[in-house]
Amino acid sequence: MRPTINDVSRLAGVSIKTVSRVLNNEDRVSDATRARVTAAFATLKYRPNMAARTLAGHRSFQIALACDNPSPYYVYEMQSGIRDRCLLDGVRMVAQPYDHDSDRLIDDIESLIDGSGVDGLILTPPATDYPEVLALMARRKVRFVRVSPGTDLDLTASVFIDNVGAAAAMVRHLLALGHRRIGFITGHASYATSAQRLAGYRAALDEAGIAFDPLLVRPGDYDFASGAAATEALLALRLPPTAIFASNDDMAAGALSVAHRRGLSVPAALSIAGFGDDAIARYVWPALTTIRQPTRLLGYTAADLLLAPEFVVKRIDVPFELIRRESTGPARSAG
Amino acid sequence: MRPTINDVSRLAGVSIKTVSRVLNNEDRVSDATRARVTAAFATLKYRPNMAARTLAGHRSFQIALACDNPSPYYVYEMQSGIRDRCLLDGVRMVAQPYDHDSDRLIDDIESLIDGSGVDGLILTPPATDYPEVLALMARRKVRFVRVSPGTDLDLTASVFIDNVGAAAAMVRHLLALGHRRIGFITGHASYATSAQRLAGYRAALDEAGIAFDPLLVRPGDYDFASGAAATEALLALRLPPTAIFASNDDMAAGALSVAHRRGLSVPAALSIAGFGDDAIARYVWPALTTIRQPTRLLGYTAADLLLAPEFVVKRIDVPFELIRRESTGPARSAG
DNA sequence: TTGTACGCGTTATCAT
DNA sequence: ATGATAACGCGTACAA
Repeated sequence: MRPTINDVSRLAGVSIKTVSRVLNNEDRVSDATRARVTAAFATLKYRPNMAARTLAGHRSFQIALACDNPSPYYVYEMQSGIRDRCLLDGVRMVAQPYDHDSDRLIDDIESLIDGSGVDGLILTPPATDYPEVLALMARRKVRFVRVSPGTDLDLTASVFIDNVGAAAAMVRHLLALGHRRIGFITGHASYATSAQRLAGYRAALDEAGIAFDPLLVRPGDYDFASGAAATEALLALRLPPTAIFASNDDMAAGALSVAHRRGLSVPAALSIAGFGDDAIARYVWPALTTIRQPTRLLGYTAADLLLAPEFVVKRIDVPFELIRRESTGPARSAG
Repeated sequence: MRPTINDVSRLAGVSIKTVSRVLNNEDRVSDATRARVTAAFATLKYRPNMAARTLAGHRSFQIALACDNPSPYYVYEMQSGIRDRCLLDGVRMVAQPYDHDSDRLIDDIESLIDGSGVDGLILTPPATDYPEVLALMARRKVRFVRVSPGTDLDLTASVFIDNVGAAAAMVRHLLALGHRRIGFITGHASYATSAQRLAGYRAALDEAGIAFDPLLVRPGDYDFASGAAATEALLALRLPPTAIFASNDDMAAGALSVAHRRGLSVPAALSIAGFGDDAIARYVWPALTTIRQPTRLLGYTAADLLLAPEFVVKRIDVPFELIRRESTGPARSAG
């Protein structure tokens, strides 16, 4: 049988309450007793029963990551960062993928709260901006942190990068390479980051005194296929762009595949820039210019906020990083 | 307050035991009572307290996926398949990444069993073949299913594809394209699949009467960088291969990046074949020939075995698929 | 077919 | 600083 607190208390010659105190790092325990109990833990290889702790203590030592799924890499990096942080506090992270246009979204999240009895929740877009979700969290009084929220930044604790600034930096980089016609592939309309990145694109063009051309902006939805389709459309223009900025790495990969199929030597003929966690870009094309969105750090920091003993509403702005790889200016029209 | 069984029993006018019976789909309940209880569930929006069920019933309605991490895509696909299957039974999947050369591996798994009190476990390579892990499972009497085990296939329930056959099919494909010098990048030595895939490669060469050349085999460890390094080495040979078969998609991506950096027009000058879940290949290079290892299906099937009420030792062989895309024979020496 | 009473392992209350 | 005892919500012999 697995040892219980009772077994430990008998071995250490104290009451179960004292054992519980040691287990929970409470104060009022003499050093001598604490030592005896700790020793008993070790000799019995005691491991607390989580179900019992949860039932009696109204806490589960679990937090959840509710994550939508445009890019497996994004999810992976986010999960890793959060899990690493949780490990430090002996908390388990449970991953809860969700589908942003599922009509069971609210139900899924509520059943997560009840089912796992999680102590807190980390939300990624676009659920971060759904009023029903925010209402649910308020109603259930669950601690939560939002990653890259698009609205009401001050409403709750949240973590984000400067999407506008990052996109502008990327466009400035392309401009510095000599590009004047820069295509832009947007993200999914449900994501606030899509609009933010587009705003950065426009801001940088304005700075440079380049007129905004709506034809150069094509809709995408953060996946490979939409990136490829948007690229086809851009390259079919009468005056095609010499560079394309895709709003995330997955779509940049799609753009590259099209460029390649068409025999365009990238990046000589076409600069393609991605905006993501750099993981996919690493696989796809060493010469790709990328804004590194530090997904893992975002995850880590979100967990940090959530696990803080004094859980207060805070905003954390995580710095982004512009990664320039070898790439050249426009060589010829990319049509 | 959240409603409890007590509240439900009061509303339905029955005892808590009867409510419990309905909750657990037990037999001896009259249809009328069952209906009343079900109605009470609905009006109260009752959700069972998992901690209490676990504590009293000695089951957690959770299974774990212990997964090592050569390729994020593999992990992602595996998780998705298992989660889909679990949903059907109202079971939660908890993901437990592990590091195959961590010395805390056994401890991690045991704390998973104790901590989450999981009802079952799905193991992926290489822990599937670690004697200490198998001993632990036996000692703790935990249900488990192995994915792609390399040894003792009959020891436990397990799910796999025919790695030898798949690798041979791939090589036959490359041979049919006219290739005679085919490079091979192995997987990590800890994984049994590495040896199996190499065996398939050799078998196909034997069939074709082509002598095995050890120089054409380079070690890799299932990640992008090692695939790139191995490719550099292969292309530096006095007689370089005209085709390269990488033991998974991540390494194939690495191979492609090197070919590209060298200005080789793939696949005109060099055929590169991958062996994986096809996800990375889709991103990297549409013309890549790939063995589709149906990872999601593997996961789904593994969960199927684990969740079956009558849990018996079974082996399930999942079919693989050879995906041929447009690709040409060797055009010139790829050096 | 249905109900009663106890136990699961821990935390919390209120003593001492 | 420490201990006795009552919750926590549900499953399960056992009884009816």
